[in-house]
Amino acid sequence: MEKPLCPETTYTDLPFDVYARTCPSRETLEHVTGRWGSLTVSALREGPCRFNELRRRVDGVSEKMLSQTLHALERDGIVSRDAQPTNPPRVDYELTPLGREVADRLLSLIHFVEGSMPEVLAARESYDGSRGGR
Amino acid sequence: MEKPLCPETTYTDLPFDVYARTCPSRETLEHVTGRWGSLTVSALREGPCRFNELRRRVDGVSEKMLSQTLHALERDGIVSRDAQPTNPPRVDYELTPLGREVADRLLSLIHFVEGSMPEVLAARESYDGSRGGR
DNA sequence: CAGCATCCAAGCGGATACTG
DNA sequence: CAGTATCCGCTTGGATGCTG
Repeated sequence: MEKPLCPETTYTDLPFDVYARTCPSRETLEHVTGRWGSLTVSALREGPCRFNELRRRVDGVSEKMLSQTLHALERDGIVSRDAQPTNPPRVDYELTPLGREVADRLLSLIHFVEGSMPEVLAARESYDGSRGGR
Repeated sequence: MEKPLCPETTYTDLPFDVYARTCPSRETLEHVTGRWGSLTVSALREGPCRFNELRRRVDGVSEKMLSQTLHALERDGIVSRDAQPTNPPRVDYELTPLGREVADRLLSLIHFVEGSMPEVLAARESYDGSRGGR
């Protein structure tokens, strides 16, 4: 590792172009791995889904966050949006081919972590135990 | 997908046991994919590393955040800590076998996203272009 | 149904100062 | 060197109300 890893700038006030020259992939990575991003991408890996159905699949997400998450993912080319101008409106979201590849790698990580929970929980007990009440 | 995906509780005030029954892997996943977690795990995939060296490798991380991140990862059994009681103190951090497996899957995702940046950037231009200045 | 706009509490995360 | 403790601004993200 020659050059240091770099952080993203979601919380900084760097102009976007400065940031983009620095570490452009961080932002997309965060959209995907973020709190709601990972759940949304996972849910969409099951197939296309409408907005409110997605809200139900991604338990606990607020309208605002789901909307925000979907916009970010759509902008990054991970998710595509198909809006029918009917009444009532119907909008379907689905993963793009790129999104599907991202989802597969993400799910591989998620499933591995889920499968490792017994080890993780054991590690936690050991960690917490070896220092009384911390 | 039968049961809905569930969110974690880093930002909520649920008692831990309530959360644990709900979706225990979320927390660990966030430690790994989080802002500094992913960079820290990536850096450690290169080999063992001391605290301040890690700070340099993970560019932009504050002492507080690195410390916090390492504690969380250590508690989850992703990272191991080896402290020599010398003077000056020397502490080496390294990935556990579990951590290495997690890191490989995480890096697979990261590298894929990085390699896809041209497509992502193109998608962004297209998205931004199709709606004037947004 | 599918969203946007606004308000506001909570806690993330940086800066600083201090310890062993 | 390897951290911990404290302060505090700013972002995150939930709740509410409104639109087409």
